[in-house]
Amino acid sequence: MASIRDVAKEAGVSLGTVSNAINRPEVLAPRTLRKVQKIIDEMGFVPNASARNLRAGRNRVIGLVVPDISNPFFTDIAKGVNDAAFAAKYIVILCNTDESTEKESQYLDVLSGQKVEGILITPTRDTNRALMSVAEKGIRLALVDRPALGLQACSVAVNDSYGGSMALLHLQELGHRSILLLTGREDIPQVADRNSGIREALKKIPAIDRPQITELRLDSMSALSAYKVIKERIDFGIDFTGIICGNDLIALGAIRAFRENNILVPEDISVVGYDDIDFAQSASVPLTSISQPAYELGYAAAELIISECENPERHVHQRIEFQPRLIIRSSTAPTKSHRVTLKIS
Amino acid sequence: MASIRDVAKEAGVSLGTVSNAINRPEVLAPRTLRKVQKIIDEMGFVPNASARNLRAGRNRVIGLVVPDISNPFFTDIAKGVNDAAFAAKYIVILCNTDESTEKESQYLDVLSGQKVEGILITPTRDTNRALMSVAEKGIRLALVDRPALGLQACSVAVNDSYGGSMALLHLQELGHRSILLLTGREDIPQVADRNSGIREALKKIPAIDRPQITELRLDSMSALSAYKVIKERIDFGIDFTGIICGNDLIALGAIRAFRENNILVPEDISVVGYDDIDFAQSASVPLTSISQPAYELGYAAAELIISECENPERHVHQRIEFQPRLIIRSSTAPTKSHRVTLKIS
DNA sequence: GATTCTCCTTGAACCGTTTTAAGTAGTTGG
DNA sequence: CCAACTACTTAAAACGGTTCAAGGAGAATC
Repeated sequence: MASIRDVAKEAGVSLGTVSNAINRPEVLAPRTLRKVQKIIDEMGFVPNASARNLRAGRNRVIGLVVPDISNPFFTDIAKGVNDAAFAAKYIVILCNTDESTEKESQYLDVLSGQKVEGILITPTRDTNRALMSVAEKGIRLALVDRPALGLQACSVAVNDSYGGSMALLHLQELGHRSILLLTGREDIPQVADRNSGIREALKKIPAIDRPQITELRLDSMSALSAYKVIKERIDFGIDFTGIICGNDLIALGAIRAFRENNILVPEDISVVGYDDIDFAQSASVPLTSISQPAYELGYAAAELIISECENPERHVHQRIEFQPRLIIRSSTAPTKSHRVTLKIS
Repeated sequence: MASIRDVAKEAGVSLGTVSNAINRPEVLAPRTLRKVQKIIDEMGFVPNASARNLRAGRNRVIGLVVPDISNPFFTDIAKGVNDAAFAAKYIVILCNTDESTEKESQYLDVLSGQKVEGILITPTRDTNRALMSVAEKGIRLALVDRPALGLQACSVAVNDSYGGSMALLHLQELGHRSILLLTGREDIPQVADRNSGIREALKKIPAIDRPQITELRLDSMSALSAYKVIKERIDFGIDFTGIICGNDLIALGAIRAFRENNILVPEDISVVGYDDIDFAQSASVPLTSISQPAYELGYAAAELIISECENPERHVHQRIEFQPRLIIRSSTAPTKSHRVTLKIS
């Protein structure tokens, strides 16, 4: 593959001149510039990014680390990131951690080896030593869907606590008094925040109208995992009239399990999702959900980190917070006497 | 940030020894190795991938170019690619082209500048000069969801022609005689192949039972685009009892438009999707669809290109073909007298 | 004690760029 | 005709690793 030397030889100029033709065309005599560009085109020369990066210490690469790219919420984030990056001539290395802290750490190491200019991450857990060490190494970081707790970093988040409280109040107003929280592990930051929002909202409700909350944690925030858990536990134990799910996939999985057991949503049980993914509206029971602007989240985060890369000295870390919205569809309804019984260990 | 020289100085060895500690630990005396590794850990040293790549000519990076990452079909492919890459210690640069040939070309240029070891691509159109020129530059290529026509490359594909014919025969057997093909642009290879499969299947059907086919092309293979087109054209023109869609998103968008106009699926019109994305089963009307093993497609493609990277001389290009399957759910049913009328220009 | 081996370690070249100081024409002014 | 500019162009030094020929220190052999 052609190098800058080959081009220089072919064009009869020095290697520095070719470099100038590429990076600072204005310093060259128009004739020289034309001549060099012609040869570049003819030879199909593309500068070697590694060499360039090595020398210049910049590479216009950012890393994106997400827990589950199959989840449309993160897909939309990824799309926003990609679009913002493309507009600024950056490229994105996609890292999917499958909600595993170990994979997350490994990817962080790889990214720091790649000397990416910045990392966009939705951490799986609140604390991750690898993340800290990346921050210490001085790699620019931006947190997506998460405020930057204690880290020197920008963050783009959605008010999870408010989102949780909206979901709860919605069901409470519909008359639900026994509600299941079907979420992920408590050490997932978003889960913890929404739960605390729910608890705070609970406190403000007069005791007599206050719903009973039970929590059930899934290992993985996927449709399949929710489906299995509901299937296993249906028909035993405590009664519920409403469920608040950690995300829409969980809601979809739960609804599928209910349907297979002839439990009707929302007649027998109301279900609230989270994220308002595109499919929420096309679902068998169009989902009531808490909408988060995923694409915008990703786009904003990428813009933030890119602006930091372009202008490190003038940059000040900022925290952007979006507000979630409650989207009411058909999966929630006023409660009736029907209750769904699940076995809770 | 620490370099290999800093580590060498700190450990009191030469720079070559540190390099050996990283890349060929077996040549070092155990004591030296331990000493160096200790310093490496202490300093949090991570080798600079650019420098390494520049010298070694390898970087364990592959590019993935897809038309629409929001489409779960491609998300699943991306996940398969990522998993295979991670297992082989490769990383993936994600490029989303929004079905634009121009973006595709730009990304291909960027990737060749990055000197990625291989590119996995689902080309948006059949011919793309940029793709040809990448191939000429000797960058390893693998085609995903597409056979390698004329290109020196591996390919992983699904038998689209067979998929198309299955969709057609399914509707034909249900008694449908007036069918709409709601697809993307004809220059999208998959679209063309499925159409040709449909035409071949048609020929084999006795004239008396042969359905009438009308084709309607969408600019973009998205739910929104399908929704809009159906909304616009509903109630005018030709009658249909069945629709074969270019993918599940299109099917979902169409169904939504129908529902808003009180047209029932499958009672008034049968709809066949394509891809069998996860949501197809949870959709308002669970979708009959042609299932493609997207994750496996991506995984296989990545394995193929990685094996080529690891063993260029022993590699022979291969073509893997998966077979699609017809998944029958509730969006198709035997035809009745009802017909849906759409205006076709 | 000298010689040969073995096992490690070292030094230097090189990968393909960017960058900057220095060099070379050609032009202008005195 | 020389000096002082101006406008380009060039040569060489990085950047941070990998690799390999060559060197050095013990151990084993005679």
